[in-house]
Amino acid sequence: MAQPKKAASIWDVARLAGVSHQTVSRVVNGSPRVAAATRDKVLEAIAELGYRPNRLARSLAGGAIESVTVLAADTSLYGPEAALRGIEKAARSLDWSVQISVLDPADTHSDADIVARLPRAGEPTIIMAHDEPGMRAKQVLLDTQPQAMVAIGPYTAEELAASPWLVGMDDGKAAAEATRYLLDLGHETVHHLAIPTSTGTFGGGKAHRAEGWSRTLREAGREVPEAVPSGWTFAEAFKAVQPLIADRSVTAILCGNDHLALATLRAAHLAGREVPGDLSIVGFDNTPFTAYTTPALTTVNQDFESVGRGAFELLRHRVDSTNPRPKPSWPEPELIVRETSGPPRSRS
Amino acid sequence: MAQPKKAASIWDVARLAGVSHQTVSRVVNGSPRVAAATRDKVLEAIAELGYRPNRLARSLAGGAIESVTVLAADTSLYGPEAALRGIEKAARSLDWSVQISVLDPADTHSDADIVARLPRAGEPTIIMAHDEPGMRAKQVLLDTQPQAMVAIGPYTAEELAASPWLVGMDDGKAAAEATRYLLDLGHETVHHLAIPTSTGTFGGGKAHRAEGWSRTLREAGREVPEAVPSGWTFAEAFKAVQPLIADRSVTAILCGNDHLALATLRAAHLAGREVPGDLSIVGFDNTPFTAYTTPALTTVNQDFESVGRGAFELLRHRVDSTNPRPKPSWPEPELIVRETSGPPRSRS
DNA sequence: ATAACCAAAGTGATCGTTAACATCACTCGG
DNA sequence: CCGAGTGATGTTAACGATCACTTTGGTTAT
Repeated sequence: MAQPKKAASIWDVARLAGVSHQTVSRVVNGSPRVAAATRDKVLEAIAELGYRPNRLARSLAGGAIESVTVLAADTSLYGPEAALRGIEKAARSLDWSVQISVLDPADTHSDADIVARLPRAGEPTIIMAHDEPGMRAKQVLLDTQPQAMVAIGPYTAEELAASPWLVGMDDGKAAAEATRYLLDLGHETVHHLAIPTSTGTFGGGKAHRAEGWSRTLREAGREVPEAVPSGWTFAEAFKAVQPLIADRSVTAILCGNDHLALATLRAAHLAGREVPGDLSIVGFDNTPFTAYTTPALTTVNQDFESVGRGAFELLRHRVDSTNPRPKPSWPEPELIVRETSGPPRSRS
Repeated sequence: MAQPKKAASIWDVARLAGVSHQTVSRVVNGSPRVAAATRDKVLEAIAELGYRPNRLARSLAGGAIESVTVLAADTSLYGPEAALRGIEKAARSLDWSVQISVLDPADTHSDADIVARLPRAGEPTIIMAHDEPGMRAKQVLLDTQPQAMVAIGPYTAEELAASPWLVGMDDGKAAAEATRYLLDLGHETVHHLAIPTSTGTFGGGKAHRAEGWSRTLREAGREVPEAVPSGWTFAEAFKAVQPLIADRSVTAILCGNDHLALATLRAAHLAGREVPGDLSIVGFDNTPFTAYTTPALTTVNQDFESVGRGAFELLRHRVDSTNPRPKPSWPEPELIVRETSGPPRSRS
């Protein structure tokens, strides 16, 4: 019925069931110290009134927090989007609520500004720290309320093991694998179109994808070309990649993510360079569209949803250490070979 | 400072400033009935303690709600993602918080289950009602708490004007425009690969994209082919579109969204049909990747972020009618002609 | 001079819930 | 038959804020 009548409170239930409000609370929270008959009476009253506990009051009264705030800068990328989905699913299955707050790099955020996004001080928070605004937010929260924070981002296995507040995949290793694959195909060297966070050191983080790439080249005794820095958007990538496309000696490009790879593919096509004949392109993340481009993109699959779930579990552990600390156990990154990679055309 | 000390409350501020907690409340809420000197003392104390009002306590005490819950089934599509961003921006600028809850069609949701997602009864809610789970949630909430709900989805101008809780774009009109464009290019008729909500009537909603398409064909006196139903994923679309690709008499396909269009493009390529020579393909939504596929997709641009903003404004009006009712005033859908559309090859 | 008025600040109730403690009726061992 | 222990409830006090009153002085009108 569409009546905007006020929601029933624990007192209404208590009155109807003929018990004290505290007894209702016990029933709702599954305390064992309630007689079966009383419990039934209460449950009946709850059903009749359609009573649902008020989350706000519950946490106000010192109960569990049961709410996570996710801070993210760019939810249009597949990675953050999938991780958010993972967090939400994990959270919902435990009846936590998820708040989201988008960090707009356009706003000039003071540090206080970032903290102010949390609905309450000390609010449990997960940060998508794969880009500059995210890294910055991570740092701010790390200084302010470290115990209630978890960051998701690209880190090496050692970093992940050392930091009790990090969750992520080993991007360096994945990049190494992709680079290795291209070298094995016979490419002299591999060039790299890098996402912003990979070009420098942000918030103390290292350039993991770029690092794995250059390390592999070095280990193979190859020349390590300068990484080409790109922005996050298709347009920026398209512009940034032009020199690599124009340079006929470039036979393989490892791209920092699939958006950059698609822009590279487009640029190659417009410049008349055949893919993978003239040029091999490998992306990163296995964004859904990659399987349906023409040619279909070779890329590295990442199980972001698992990472999101892992982040949530870790957060629960950190907020309340009676919860088990999850071991980082999502699937390893996996190279998916499709149609944009192949051996270089032999120079005859 | 990494001290996990408890957050300051209004009482702590009051004690430090040497006033009552109510006076602090007045300062915080900008009441004019406070002496300048007192206000300064309080502000100083606030700054010193780093005090931030507790949202939970605030809304518990009967203050404004200042929180929206967004219900969405699929946040991986560009439309919902962009709309969510619009909502979040609008909400944050007014200091509201945004909760998100993903409707997983895999879970069998009872109606009560949907209501239970709201953190409190009567919680202001925005529903992304462009797909089946969304439509269903819309219906459930419409029956339960209509006054605190707004739905975003595809509706005709008349529907939008008639329903005080609807926000959306005129998909039918946009589809008509795209169809008209293809006919004007010289195509005999236009086929339609339809998103799930367009194939039937869901929750009382009509099949707007399909409807605009068929109406235009009818008005032009053309044969109206059966619309081909597809699922939301690339894989489903790829499979569903095969008969259209195989049929050489098909020269133009209007796709229900850009994902379907990309899958169609891929299928056409694999079948050796040239685009746009043999086949014109038009998508829907102007998802960012569409400008960078090869060939680049012709599509219909939609300003989802504005729609999201509009939904939030409308919600504010409905929750508290002293807020102005926003007029639906986002930009009209706009056809973006790129490379997948052209005149049919003349049959000589 | 006194009532009336007003701005500024304080007091106490309230929101819905949980935590801590108090109470009460039994049962049981000695 | 008494005191201790226990299981099932009730009572009271937070939690952090707002709201509706009340109090306190100082002006102003009569």
